Amino acid sequence: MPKSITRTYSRYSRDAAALLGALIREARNERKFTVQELADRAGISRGLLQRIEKGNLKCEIGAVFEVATIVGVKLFDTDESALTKYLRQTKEKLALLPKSVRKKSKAVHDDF
Amino acid sequence: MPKSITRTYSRYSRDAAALLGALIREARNERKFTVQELADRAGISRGLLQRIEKGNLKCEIGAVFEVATIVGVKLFDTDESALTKYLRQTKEKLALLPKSVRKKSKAVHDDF
DNA sequence: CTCTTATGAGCTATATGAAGACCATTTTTT
DNA sequence: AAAAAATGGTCTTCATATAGCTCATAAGAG
Repeated sequence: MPKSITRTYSRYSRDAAALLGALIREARNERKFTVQELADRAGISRGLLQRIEKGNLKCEIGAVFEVATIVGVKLFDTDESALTKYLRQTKEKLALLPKSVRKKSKAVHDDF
Repeated sequence: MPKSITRTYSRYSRDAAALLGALIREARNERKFTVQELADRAGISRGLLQRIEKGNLKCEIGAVFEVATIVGVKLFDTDESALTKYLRQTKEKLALLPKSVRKKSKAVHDDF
């Protein structure tokens, strides 16, 4: 990323990532996987998995989701079929909405 | 990412990211935010937000969580207090577990 | 219709996330 | 006790995700 961006994260985001990491670690221990084994299964490095388990926010979401999936940590509290179904519904719903958000151009002042 | 890693993602991971992106877009439209506005609030670029909404798996999880938080998409279907509470419990639980996973050294072969 | 603006896609430069080493510590096995 | 394995750091190298533009299209407002 150019221009050296220093990101700030909300407490909620940090907690969510920390929780997800803790759940992954818990599930990994329950399944008797070592860090190395799980990393291998997920196709990532050991170091990355350790960062994920610590709740590091600067990891790619695909790696995190993949690890979570392997050890059985459910995202969205739904199983796969329900997830797919809900995904389709959501996309259909979006297709019906206006394609772009348009601000009331003049003097509506819904900022109060 | 050195050595040109080509990651493969499970269907569940792809669906989860796609759903999260769709939920974000839906919430953004409901709150009448333009892509640019939400990106500015989250401190990310417009292009990154567009990729997040499309469910791109190669975004950093911090950016995705931050955007989700801003528009009110709840991760883990719990509110902030419940999240924090559960996080503490999970960490306490982990502290009680063995610090390392140890394979039965000989011929257990629970790999199947 | 015209005008305005949001969106989507493509491009480049660069900051940085990830891999793959290494080593120290901790934990479990023998 | 020793040995072996898992974990958790640090460091360097490098592929790439990101920011920050463009431009084209789409779509709402007047």
